[in-house]
Amino acid sequence: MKPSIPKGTRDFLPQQVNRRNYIFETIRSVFVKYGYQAIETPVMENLSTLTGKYGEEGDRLLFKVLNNGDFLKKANEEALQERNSTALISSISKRGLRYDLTVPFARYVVMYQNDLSFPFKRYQIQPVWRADRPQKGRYQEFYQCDVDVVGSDSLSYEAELVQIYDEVFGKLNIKTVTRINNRKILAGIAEVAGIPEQMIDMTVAIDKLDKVGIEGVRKELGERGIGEAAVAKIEEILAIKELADLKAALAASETGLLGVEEITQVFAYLEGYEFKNTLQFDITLARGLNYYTGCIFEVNVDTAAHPNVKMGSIGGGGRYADLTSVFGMKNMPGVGVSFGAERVYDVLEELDLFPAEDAAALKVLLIGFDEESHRYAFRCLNQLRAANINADLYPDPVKLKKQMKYANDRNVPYVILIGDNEMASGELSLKNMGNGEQEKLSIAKIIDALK
RNA sequence: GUGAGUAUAGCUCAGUUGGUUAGAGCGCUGGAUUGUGAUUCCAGAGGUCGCCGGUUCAAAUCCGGUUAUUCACCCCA
Repeated sequence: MKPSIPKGTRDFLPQQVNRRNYIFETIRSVFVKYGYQAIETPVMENLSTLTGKYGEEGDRLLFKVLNNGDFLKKANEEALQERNSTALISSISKRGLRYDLTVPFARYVVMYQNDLSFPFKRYQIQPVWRADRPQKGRYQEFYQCDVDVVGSDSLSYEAELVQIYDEVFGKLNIKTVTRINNRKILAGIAEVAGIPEQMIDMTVAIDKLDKVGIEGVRKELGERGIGEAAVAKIEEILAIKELADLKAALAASETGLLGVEEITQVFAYLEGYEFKNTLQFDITLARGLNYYTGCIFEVNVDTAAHPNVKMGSIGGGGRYADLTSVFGMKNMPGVGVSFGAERVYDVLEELDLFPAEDAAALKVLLIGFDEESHRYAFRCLNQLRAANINADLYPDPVKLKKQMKYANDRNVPYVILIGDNEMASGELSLKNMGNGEQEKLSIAKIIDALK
């Protein structure tokens, strides 16, 4: 059979794993520094935990796990006869693959509320699955790196998360622009434009501003049933750049003013912080997820510094006033952000910013010429490993050329060649694969040299 | 869910208006070189041209269907 993997999934070569670990480690180290703790949740959740949390579109993209056993026996007869998949699902599937890390986290907080101290600061780096059509930079299996704090509505956390973004991308040497907005400001705009019920439609439309331009947004607003007068008002407010001007424009909306105040406070916390990257207020930032209620964030590669990089957002997040109430726990505000590790990988590759392969790789390969020297080499191997040197032995004393080629393919910096002469004298041939130089040294001296 | 492209050797791809035995580069195996890799030279192995059907004297090539995959839209990281 022809080997293959499911669509939207990927295998990783050793070098790719090293590079992905570099990204994860960089992110993790910053999370830990800011006082966040790791948690993990299962790849499968009960389907009831997941359904209805991501909207109609999200339900469609959920991977469902078929029940074990004779699942059709217990299937809903009516739905089965009518070939109604949607109605059938609950009777043949009770589990699904997690779609993101936030909803499982909400469930987790409710289940372990008595064991957690609030504010609870957690990070989580695990894969999630979506049955989306794959395309460039989008997969059906991908990692999310989430960092959230629940149990406090302090705006100092918004400021802290902005700093985490700044620090991580600073360490990765990617120049970024973090944009910040506030859902309350967007609600205020909808109020002032006289369409408070259509705020979601409005935000979905204006979220596309940088992609389709003001013309496209105007069109989409119209298509979503928003009247001309309201569209004109929305456009007028979107043109505002300064918070002070916005305050005046939203004077009629209590919610809108609150949003402006929140943003102002976040900036106040950040006064004096030395940014490595750019932070800017962007009134057009909307973000699709409906559960955000306060500040929202999105990070993009700074196209001024990296003009050739074409990539969507590489991070995003925001505040939610109430995520756990669907699981029966009220008054649990939170705020969190996520890093798009897969996209960060593509950006680092595009910019050639991955560090050189680290010393964790194989340091020396031993080569024996015949059966006897192969056994001798095996004993030398043990000494090297005992001295904590990453060492390996070619498994058979085959033709030297073949063994050398393997060493070359493995990118080993040194090889040790062992034949009759070496065994007689105890002086092994240590060859530097970089410059081809070779010298005879005792195993003790080799260990000193390679340490 | 909607639309477009692609499918030929292990990998990346050529393949003319349809015409004898389908090619290249890389990789692999052996040799030049029986104690030395990455460079060079020589030789060799390796293909049901995604699958099914149709048109034709003749199909990798044209047509229909199907599967896989890529890209874009919707949505999203």
